[in-house]
Amino acid sequence: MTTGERIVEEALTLFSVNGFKGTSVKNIADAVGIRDASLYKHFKSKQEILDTIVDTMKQHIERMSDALGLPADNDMKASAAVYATFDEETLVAFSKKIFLFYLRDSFVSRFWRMGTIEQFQNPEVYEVFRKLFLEDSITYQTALFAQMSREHIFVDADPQVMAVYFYSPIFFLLSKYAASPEKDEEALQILDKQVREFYRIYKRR
Amino acid sequence: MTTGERIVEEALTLFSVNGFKGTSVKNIADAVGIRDASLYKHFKSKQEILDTIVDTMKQHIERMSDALGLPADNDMKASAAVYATFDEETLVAFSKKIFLFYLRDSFVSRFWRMGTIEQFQNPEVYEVFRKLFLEDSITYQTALFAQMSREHIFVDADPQVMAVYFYSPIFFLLSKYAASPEKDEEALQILDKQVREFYRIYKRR
DNA sequence: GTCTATACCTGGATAGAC
DNA sequence: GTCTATCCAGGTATAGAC
Repeated sequence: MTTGERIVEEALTLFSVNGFKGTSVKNIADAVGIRDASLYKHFKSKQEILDTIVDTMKQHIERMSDALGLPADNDMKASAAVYATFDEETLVAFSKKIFLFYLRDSFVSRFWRMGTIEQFQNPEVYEVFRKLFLEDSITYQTALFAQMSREHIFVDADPQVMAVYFYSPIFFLLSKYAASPEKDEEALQILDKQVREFYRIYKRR
Repeated sequence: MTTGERIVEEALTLFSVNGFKGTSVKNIADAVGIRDASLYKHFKSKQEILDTIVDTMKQHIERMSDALGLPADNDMKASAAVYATFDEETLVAFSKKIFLFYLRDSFVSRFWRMGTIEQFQNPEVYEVFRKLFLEDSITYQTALFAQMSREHIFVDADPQVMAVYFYSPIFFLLSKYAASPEKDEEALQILDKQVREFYRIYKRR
């Protein structure tokens, strides 16, 4: 890793716990192992470090569907086709995979925490946070469940209502366990039960 | 309002947007209309203002069940009796009442925002936030739905799973609309559909 | 209880030697 | 690209007059 990359890494770690204002340039420099003044050879300001983190997160998101093994957002027929073969166990395993990716992927989980605490302070951070964790998941799953109803895998129900019922427990558990990822087994057990209930309610028989 | 109370009021407003570290004693004093030095005649430190806010919130919580017209937490039979008479419309109206109280009660909504952004920084704040918004709601509703299943109002299902499905959309919508309470009509429409679906799924016929 | 004045510190950022 | 030295702004808090 270059020094510039290490600065971004350590800054994200510190921002995700202490916030942007709560983290000094000296804190970051100490974590990297250089003097605070030296940091300005890599970034012209503290703000520029944050901007770089946001840009990196945007790139990270573009590669995320690959990491999760998801088809592209706009190819709902392909997505539904993937889910079509799912039995209950596969659906449970799949939801856990997504949940744990958000909770444990080091970049995503730190960005979640930073986005949470910076949401009223930093519009550029909040915009990415809002889109990823509040908008896109619902949009994607709404389209997916609509397609799965059309294909008679799920019963007919308002796909957006289904999406909110599928996603909001995940969001709730992420919020609750983001502060204590060591207790994620507890979160997984709850998620497990929620997904099985979801399957029971909406699976066409 | 005494000057001391006005300091607490303005401090909570500022903390809920700019955070504890992001708010200076001068910011608070300006909002109150006094000099920063004068503020120290009322509180011995900035931290003591925050402590007072937390204490006030704790007292506020004790009076909240009254404000919401809820029976005491430990009287589940009385609670279930209240709900037992509910038809779909009454349940919808009731869920909106709770949701809007959290979103619009000036003290609670500002404490929600402050708790969100201070959760990794201030343990005393987070403890109250976690208990109110992450624990107690689920605990209460789990006991309530268990009682309602026993009384054959709702079908038999895991009451905790029901509670998470009832509460997590509320939590999700609070998170999403806390930053933009002017769009709460949109939130209410979504909540409306979720609650009707909940009723459809679990109401015994 | 409010004010002015001030002490003391930390934070962001720059200049210039090496 | 790292360092030391330094500047300046702003933050918390105190002292003491009124």
